[in-house]
Amino acid sequence: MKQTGDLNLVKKINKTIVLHHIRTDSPISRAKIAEITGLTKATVSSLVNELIESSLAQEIGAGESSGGRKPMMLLFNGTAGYAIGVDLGVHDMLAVLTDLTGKVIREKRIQHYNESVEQVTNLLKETIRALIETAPQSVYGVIGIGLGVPGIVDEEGNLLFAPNLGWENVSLQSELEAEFGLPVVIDNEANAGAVGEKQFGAGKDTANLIYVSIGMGIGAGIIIKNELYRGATGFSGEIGHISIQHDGPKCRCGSLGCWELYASEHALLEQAGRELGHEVDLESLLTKAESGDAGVIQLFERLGYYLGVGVVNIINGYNPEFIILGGRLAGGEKWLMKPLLELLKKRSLPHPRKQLKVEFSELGDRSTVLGAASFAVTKFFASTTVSVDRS
Amino acid sequence: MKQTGDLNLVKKINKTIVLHHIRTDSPISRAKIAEITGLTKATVSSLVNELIESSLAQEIGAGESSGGRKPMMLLFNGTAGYAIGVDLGVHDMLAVLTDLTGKVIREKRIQHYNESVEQVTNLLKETIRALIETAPQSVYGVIGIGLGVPGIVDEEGNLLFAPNLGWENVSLQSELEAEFGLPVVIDNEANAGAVGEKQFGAGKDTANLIYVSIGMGIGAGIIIKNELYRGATGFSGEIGHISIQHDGPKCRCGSLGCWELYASEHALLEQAGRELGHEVDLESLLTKAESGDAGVIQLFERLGYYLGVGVVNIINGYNPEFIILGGRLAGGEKWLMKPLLELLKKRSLPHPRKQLKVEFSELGDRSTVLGAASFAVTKFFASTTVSVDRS
DNA sequence: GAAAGTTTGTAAATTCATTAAACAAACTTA
DNA sequence: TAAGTTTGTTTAATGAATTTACAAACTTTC
Repeated sequence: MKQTGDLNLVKKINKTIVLHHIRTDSPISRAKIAEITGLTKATVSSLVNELIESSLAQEIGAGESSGGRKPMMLLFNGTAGYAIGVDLGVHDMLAVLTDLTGKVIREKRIQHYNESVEQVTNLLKETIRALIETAPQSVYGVIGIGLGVPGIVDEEGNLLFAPNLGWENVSLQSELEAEFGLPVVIDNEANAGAVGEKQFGAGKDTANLIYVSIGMGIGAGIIIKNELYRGATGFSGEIGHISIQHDGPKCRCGSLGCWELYASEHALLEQAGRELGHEVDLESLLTKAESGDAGVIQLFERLGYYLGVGVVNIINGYNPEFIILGGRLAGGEKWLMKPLLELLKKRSLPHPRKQLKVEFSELGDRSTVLGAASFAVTKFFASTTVSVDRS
Repeated sequence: MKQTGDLNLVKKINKTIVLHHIRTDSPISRAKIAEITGLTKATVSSLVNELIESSLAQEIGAGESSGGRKPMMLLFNGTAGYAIGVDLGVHDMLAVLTDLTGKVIREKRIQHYNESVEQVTNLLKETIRALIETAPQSVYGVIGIGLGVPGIVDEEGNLLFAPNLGWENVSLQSELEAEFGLPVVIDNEANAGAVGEKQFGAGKDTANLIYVSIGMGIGAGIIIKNELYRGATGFSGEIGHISIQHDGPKCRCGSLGCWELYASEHALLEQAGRELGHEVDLESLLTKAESGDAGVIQLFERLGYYLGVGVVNIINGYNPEFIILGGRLAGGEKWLMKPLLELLKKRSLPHPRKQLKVEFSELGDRSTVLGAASFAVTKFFASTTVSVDRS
């Protein structure tokens, strides 16, 4: 109920709609946009010309005629600007430079040993600066920076709590904005991953999906009606701390029997270590399973079971159409999927389950970084063409 | 991305905003509305006059001057029309006639023995008809019917599945619309309850709340940013079937260890029956606890513990500001609340917990019926002044 | 190959809700 | 009583969309 309506709003709405179609349905003609949207040809023409003026759209020549004058086809100009996306991990960071369509232009992977907040943020700044410097010449230049982090972020972009990094109350957004003079968006890595999958991955055609990020812990990004749902106060999706055993072992969050104690990468490694009598890493477990080690395969299958237990809870609680499982554990898909699907079949309610798909990510470890870059692009368009949020 | 912008949209937006302020901040003057909204006095004046024309607002005389001409105070005209709300329970129904502000004009409580779908719907129709006939004369008459039902409802108002009623695939909405020629809205009783609490109960000032309805089963209505969240396909909130013990007893939903097996009214009665050696009802248990029966009190405390387990899951998964516990179990608040709060304190994550409140409903068994009536009112306004939904 | 019909995109005139500016009425304060 | 304030209306201007008309560029048909 904040935003009132005026002519400016109308124009922004329509311009956003027109741009949206040029971005997603291209190549497309003015006439076709008019037909799809219900706007008149005159209106579309005027808005398209403004978009061309501002370099966001371009004409690429005549298309096929269907019995009359040939249409002039329009394309979104993805190279009018560039965005930075970063996936800040516990021991590494993945950073990309993308164009406005999300196409990766350059990519950097850096290891770090998580020495101190200052050292890591310095490394982060260096990485970002290096990418900015490689950006091609363009109308708008680098338009912003998006960041996915393994922790809880508030609406002002402060990283409130990142247990696995050991960080607390870091004003990352304002620090980066001051450093680069660019708009910065920061969000939880699972949220960024969900957006990445929605925009570029298996979730492209789904309005409601949940991305479950399985790493040291378990997090989830929830997309409802094509929009990221952030919960009440901006930090939601701590789904790893839903208890699946009310009197189970104690979790560092204070609760007992949390899902991530059973179904995370960390849980797998710990269990494997106990059974094998020595420390192991995920890669060696995958190799062993591949070579037919029955004990290790059983470990994966057990993990698949526990993954399923939590996924059933998600289904019953959130009722999504599509669940995408991401994180490095995706490598064990072969052994995880069967027990997981069996459990779902047995345990989830019939009605919500009907149209549900469960898959492992096809973007691999890039969902988060792509989602992060897409945050920056979205913010850029919001500031120029803007669809105003109403409630 | 469906709705395009035009002058009509602008007017609808602004008219809705103006009406909103007249509904919530009344008595209020035109000048004050202009000041709050940022609209010009001319615009507000014009819109207010149209609202008066259509009987939704009225002038009630001059207010206090603050150093100039006295303002003409405006009031929402709650008696321009009336709405019907019904809470269809398993063995009873509660139906009300309210005015457009939600004030209850008349109320009917009917027992039924759930004989057959036809018999119960006939009783439902009779009850509604009786209430419609008692509606006072008004400009718009009875503007619609809202219904809360103990089951899963799709977007077309079909009751897909109501285990405790034993109903399946009943086209209630179309049947009632045909019968009365009025708009009908049907939703899950927990969703209706959540809206009721949000509009008229303890949740009035909270944008994000969850209403947990504890009855034979457990359901939840989720309100995010002042709007009901219905999940992907329209039926969410089956939160009673989130498992709190992955290898627990089998639930009729197919899963194991569902929350409602531990924390529902049904669970309490069953447990009590086992321990006491004979069947009991909730009233007698409350009486016994009141008179100091240690065994029964312990039963309630144990239930409080299990309620807490599920509430922690809700907190970690949805991150609401306010959790309202409703249903007949509210009578045991005295013994339930302490173990519940203790558990929350121990087990929920520090960040989400910060600004959280947990309370029992103050509307008692009326949250659902009031929410249902409010559905009808909302639909009425959506069809006349309409704030257009965009995505 | 000419005539007829289609499709695309632009141009001109019209519509209409908002804004801005001016103002009259009603009231308080000095 | 005069000066200043506040309220709410009136009038003119703004600007984005629509409607209608039309020219240009095609395809189809005879």
